Amino acid sequence: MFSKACEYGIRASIFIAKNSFEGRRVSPKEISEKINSPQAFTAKILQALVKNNVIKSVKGAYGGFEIDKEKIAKIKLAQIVNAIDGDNIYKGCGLGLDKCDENHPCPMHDKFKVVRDGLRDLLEDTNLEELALDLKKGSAFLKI
Amino acid sequence: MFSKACEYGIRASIFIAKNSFEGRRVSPKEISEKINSPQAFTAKILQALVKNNVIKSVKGAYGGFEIDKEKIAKIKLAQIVNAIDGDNIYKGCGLGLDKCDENHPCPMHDKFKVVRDGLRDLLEDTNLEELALDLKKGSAFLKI
DNA sequence: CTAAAATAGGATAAAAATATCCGAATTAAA
DNA sequence: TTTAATTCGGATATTTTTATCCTATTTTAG
Ligand code: FES
Ligand code: FES
Repeated sequence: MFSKACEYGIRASIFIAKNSFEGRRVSPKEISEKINSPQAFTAKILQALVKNNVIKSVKGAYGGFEIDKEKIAKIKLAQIVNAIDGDNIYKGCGLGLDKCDENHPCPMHDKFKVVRDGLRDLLEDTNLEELALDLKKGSAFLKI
Repeated sequence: MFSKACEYGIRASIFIAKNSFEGRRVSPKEISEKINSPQAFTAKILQALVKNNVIKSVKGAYGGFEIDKEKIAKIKLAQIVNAIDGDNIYKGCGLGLDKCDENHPCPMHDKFKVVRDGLRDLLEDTNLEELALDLKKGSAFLKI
């Protein structure tokens, strides 16, 4: 469904959000350990998320990654997915036609659109806060 | 969403189904032209579909690919997707955890499951006949 | 039997995704 | 001001996906 990079990116964002709630900055090392992802590769993805204003980085000693507390509830999954995988997964044609067009649909269009629009709603309506809260409560997990 | 190989595989299967309805066998060359896909690559995918009993090949002069008419309505999209991409896309965890487990869910689980199960239903309930019919009627297309 | 028309399948190439490594730049504390 | 702890960014490596090419094998028509 999503690329590995995107999966890591979402998991990392949720982990950072949870820790920012608690006032903690986190390092790529800790992130990759806690979400079970390759460290250097994850670091690249974090850089991309910084550029896309999803997370914030603080350089130098005592630095790390964080998200402004007020922003956590405003960041939608779609923003993260879009920054890493683009929007084709929740906007494009399921059979790979150049674009999904009501007037020139693929044979899967009618049925696929329902599923894909459900995914789009999920991504556009779900914010980092609710996900991070599940993590904090212990009712959801980011690895194993 | 799906891999290129899978997109080509589904489009090719629909095209073959439509032609088998009309009693025509088709070549990889014609298939790739009509679904707008690279010929040699598509041929490999067709071979995989033959091995997985989705389509039938007839070797030698006057050969080509076809699907038994009685089988067309019985072949589900899930069978094609499974043969090429596996079932992770419609059974696996959206955040890439090793498996989707109610008792150890990722933070996206509750919402993602709804979408993913919708996709699973689509794939398991949709058969080649309905798709091929849309193509025949001219109400759906396989390229551009 | 031969020739022509097909699919099958192995070898290879190119591109993209995934992953690692290392030095440069930045920053806070001592 | 020095040092240690960091992120940043470029270079490189590996693996997977996508794609091409060429030969072998099969099969029918003549
Ligand atoms: S045209 Fe294929 S999903 Fe809309
Ligand atoms: S555990 Fe992630 S979707 Fe179910």
